Amino acid sequence: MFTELSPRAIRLREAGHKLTNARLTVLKVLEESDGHITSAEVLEKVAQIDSSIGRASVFRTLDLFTSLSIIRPTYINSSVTPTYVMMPDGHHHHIVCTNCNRVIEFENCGLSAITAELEARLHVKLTGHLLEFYGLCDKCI
Amino acid sequence: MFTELSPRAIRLREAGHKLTNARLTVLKVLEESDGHITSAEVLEKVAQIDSSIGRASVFRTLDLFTSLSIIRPTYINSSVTPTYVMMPDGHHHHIVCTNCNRVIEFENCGLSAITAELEARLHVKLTGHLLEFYGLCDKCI
DNA sequence: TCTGTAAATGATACTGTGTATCAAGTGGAG
DNA sequence: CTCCACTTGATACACAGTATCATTTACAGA
Repeated sequence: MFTELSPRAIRLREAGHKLTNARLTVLKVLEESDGHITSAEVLEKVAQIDSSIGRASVFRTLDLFTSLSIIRPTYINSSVTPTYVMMPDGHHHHIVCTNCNRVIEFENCGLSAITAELEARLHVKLTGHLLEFYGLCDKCI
Repeated sequence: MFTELSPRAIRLREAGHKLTNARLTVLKVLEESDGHITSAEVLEKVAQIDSSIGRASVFRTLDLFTSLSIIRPTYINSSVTPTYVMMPDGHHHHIVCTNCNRVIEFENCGLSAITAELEARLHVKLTGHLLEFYGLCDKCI
């Protein structure tokens, strides 16, 4: 049913997880999103593709992807419902306007040096990071 | 009832918000926490100090503090219930172990250069940031 | 290709976090 | 001291996310 596997699907299998229809569908929805998507939106789009996939499996899959650093839940505006961001190459960076909640993405975080320093000093193995800046966007300044 | 005002309380008043008993109590609980606290823990500790403070006010206050960048909600382990981190001087950094969910804090993020660069290039005004690393801690490696 | 089995699923009912509402209360400017 | 917009507490509610478990399925090994 899925003719080709995305690199993330292969990564999933190599981590010892089965490539089920539910997981591949959630992955497809995430990859086709703009990179910022709520669980409600994932549920809705998954149901459009295959209504037989249950709620629980979608949430289980989001948790699994989070533990694999494929996505990361974060807060954009309200206290409820996280927004999931894709972590291409294990990292993600954006600016959140604290007035209008607009999200501005950017590249080049320049964190590779500090990553290496932390790994050496704290004896940890870092696989990804999320960097969020807060402030006022150009329209709210 | 509160003999002295913390710098954050003064910041709150200067932003045009009233210094009510509910807000000062939530602030006190947050400042006495280790910097990582869930909404359930805030509710519990607030109730211990003053059981007349309502649930809704606690959540309203957490939202208010978030909009002021005094705290920032983030997800440590599950999809439910964010953990609130204090943002001293407007920033916070930690490492989350994706296996055991332990949180390791560290200083010196070295982000002042990129902050200035982003402000100049994108015409934004940045007031704070949250940097999360994900990976395996020394015990799970 | 077939089979066995542990992993994963879908359905359902449930838990509990966070919210809407609104009458009553209060901080703080003047 | 007074006034009033802001804030509160109580209550009932909505609904996101979870526990449970019988059923199904991916895929390793034969």
